[in-house]
Amino acid sequence: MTTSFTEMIKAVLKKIPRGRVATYGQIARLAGNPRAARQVVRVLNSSAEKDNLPWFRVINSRGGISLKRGQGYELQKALLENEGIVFGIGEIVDLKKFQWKPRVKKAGTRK
DNA sequence: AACCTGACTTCGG
DNA sequence: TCCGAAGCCAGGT
Repeated sequence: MTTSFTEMIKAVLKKIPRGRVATYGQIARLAGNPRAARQVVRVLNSSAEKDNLPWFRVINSRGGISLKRGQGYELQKALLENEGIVFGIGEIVDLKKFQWKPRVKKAGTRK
């Protein structure tokens, strides 16, 4: 099939549930290439608006917003807080609590 | 086809 | 724990 990496990334992005966040690396991993974090950025820049992707739910590995002040930082933070995400000391999100943990489809995952 | 770029991540000091 | 350097990758020029 013609499933490009970009398509995979978009698909993953669309799955991030409201009230949760995901890291660039995590998305890349879920899309099939653990080291393609930078490609995630590319996709967001090129198709976020166009494809209604929840770009604001994507943050860096430290749990912080990568955008700069005056360049979307404020907006992203506001959107996340609006969904219940909490920013603690250092404007950092507690990934332990808010990171999206998708169910991996594999035998034994049943509960 | 080579070179550049980026909302990253990891590693070493 | 903090900071800088190096590594990485695919799409655009």
